[in-house]
Formats: sequence, structure tokens, C-alpha cells
Amino acid sequence: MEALHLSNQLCFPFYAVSKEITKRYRPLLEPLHLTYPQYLVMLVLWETDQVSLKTIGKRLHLDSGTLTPLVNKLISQGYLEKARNPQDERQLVVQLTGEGRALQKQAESIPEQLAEVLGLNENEYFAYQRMLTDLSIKLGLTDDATC
Amino acid sequence: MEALHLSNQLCFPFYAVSKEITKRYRPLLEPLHLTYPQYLVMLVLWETDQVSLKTIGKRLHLDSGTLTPLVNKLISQGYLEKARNPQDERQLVVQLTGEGRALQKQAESIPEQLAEVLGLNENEYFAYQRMLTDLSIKLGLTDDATC
DNA sequence: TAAAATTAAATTGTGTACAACTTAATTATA
DNA sequence: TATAATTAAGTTGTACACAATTTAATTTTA
Repeated sequence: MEALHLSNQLCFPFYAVSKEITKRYRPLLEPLHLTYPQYLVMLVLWETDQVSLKTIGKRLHLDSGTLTPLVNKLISQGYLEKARNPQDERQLVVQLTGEGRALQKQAESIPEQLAEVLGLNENEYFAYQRMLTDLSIKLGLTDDATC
Repeated sequence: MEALHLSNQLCFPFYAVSKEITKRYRPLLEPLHLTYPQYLVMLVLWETDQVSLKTIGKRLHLDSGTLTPLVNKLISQGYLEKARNPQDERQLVVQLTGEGRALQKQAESIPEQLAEVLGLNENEYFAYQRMLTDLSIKLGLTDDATC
């Protein structure tokens, strides 16, 4: 077996599929004026409002170099606002505006629409999800059952 | 089930795992002075030398906006050189230099090293590869058995 | 065969990613 | 408790990724 052939790589299909998924999100997220990473930040805040940048970064595996401009964009769009944590002025606390919270309703059908555009039925969806979550745990990206 | 929870997304673990894999390639590729996308271009050329930019793009699912500067970087590093196809002057033909070809030897152990840093045994490696390749075909990224 | 359509690269602009560094606030420790 | 170490954001620089546009070469077609 030719280890250096593209067809024998594990990681190339990962890279290609991941980019393709992001591409298929694009038209679904466009009406919400969100990119995929911006959508991920909104998911975190819809789940728990008022979170520090650090915490968002931990959940999404993104650092401040990526998150600072991304959150600033969401603020300029009116979806988020920021404040400092009075207990620790280093921390930036990010929270939803009314508009940001309202956006959640519009986003509700996105997971379902995505499964549709990926052409996956429920069984396939959950099989892939389980496998990816297992690998995610194996790689140390997910350290507990709640994340 | 809360469809908008991060933990219930299929695509987030994909995104996170894909980024993590790229991160784990970094120290393996650093001695070769290659980034992961640059390594992919080298893989294509090690497999078949003298390929047009268009063809590289088709195999890697990348467009000229990404590939033009990337190939220029590899040229400035002395790994590649470019010429025009005399039969069709629109086409840029990319080929390996002696140095670029020599690099292949140094790269030979990378797939093995990667499986190691990912902590996957042979069975797991092939199981994930099969699943990813299936999904890749399902998404229309791979249209025949040779790619 | 001249004009229109298509194609391959290159270019421009926006938005991630992330390493490395800076700044300011907090915590640990001598 | 003053100093050192740590921490959270922000900044800078490099490198993708891709949409949209431009330019030049080739192919179609009227």
C-alpha cells in the first residue's frame, strides 16, 4: 500500500468533508447573516447566556485571535453585547441582545435542514455523530459527557 | 432533544476533529517546511508529476484563489516550478524540482507518525478511513474508486 | 471566420485559524 | 506586602478558504 497516496490518507477525507459541510451550511445561515463559526458562537450563547470569551473559546476550541474579531462582528451586527466581569475585570462577558435571542427561533430548523442537504437519514446522522463524538473524546477534545 | 445544543450537532465534532488533526500534523510537517494544505499539494505531485493547477484543485477541492498563492509559496521554497502548457497556454503546469522530489523520502514516515500521534491502532485507522470515504462519496466529493 | 461563450489563472476582498507577543488585571509567593 | 507568576483579551503577522471579478486563451456558433 502506498502510504503517501491521497486515497490512502485518513485525514484528507476529514479535511474535505469538513469543508464541504461548512459549504452546505452557508446557504442555510445566509438568511441569518451568520458564517459557520459565528453560528457556533451563537449556539454557545443560546445554550447559556453571559459567557466569558475564554469559556466560548474552550467549548469551540478557538483562541482570542479568532474570537475577538468574530465576536466584534456579531456585536456590530447587533446580536451580542459585551461587558467586563466586575469580579474579574480581565474577563469579557458576552451576552445576547434581544435581536440575538430572537435569532434562535429562525435557527431552529437549521439542524434538520442540514441533515436534508447532506442527504443523511436519521440512522446515518446518529451513526456518524456517535463515531465523531467517540473520536473527539479519543483526541481529548471532549472531556465530559455534557460537552 | 435540543437540536440547537452543541453536543447534538453532527457538524461541530467534524469541524473540531478536522482542526485538531491539522494541528497534530503541524509538528510532523514542520521539519519539511510544509503546512498541511501545502503537504496535500505535494502528495498530488508525488503521485503524478506535471499536473495543471485546475487538476490539483479538482483533487483537493480548492480553487485558484487558494492554490495560486499556495503554489507560489512552494515555488519560492524551491519545491516546485511552473510552466505553461504549450497546447493550451491558459493552463499552468506545476512540476516537482529535484528538491521537491527528494522531499518525498522525508515524508514517507508521516502517515505512520500521524496514526501514532492520533492514538489510533490499525483497525481504528481503517474503520475511520472507510467511514469517511463512504461519507465523502455520499457527499459527491469522490466520484470514482481511484480518487 | 468574426463575435460570443467558455475556460484557466490570477486578483481582490472578507473571514477564519493560530502562533507569538503585548497589556492589564489578578493571584501566588518570597 | 511588594514582586513574580499567571491569566484573559487584544494585537500582529502569516496562511488558508472562498466568493466575485478580471484577464487572456481557447472553443463555439452564428
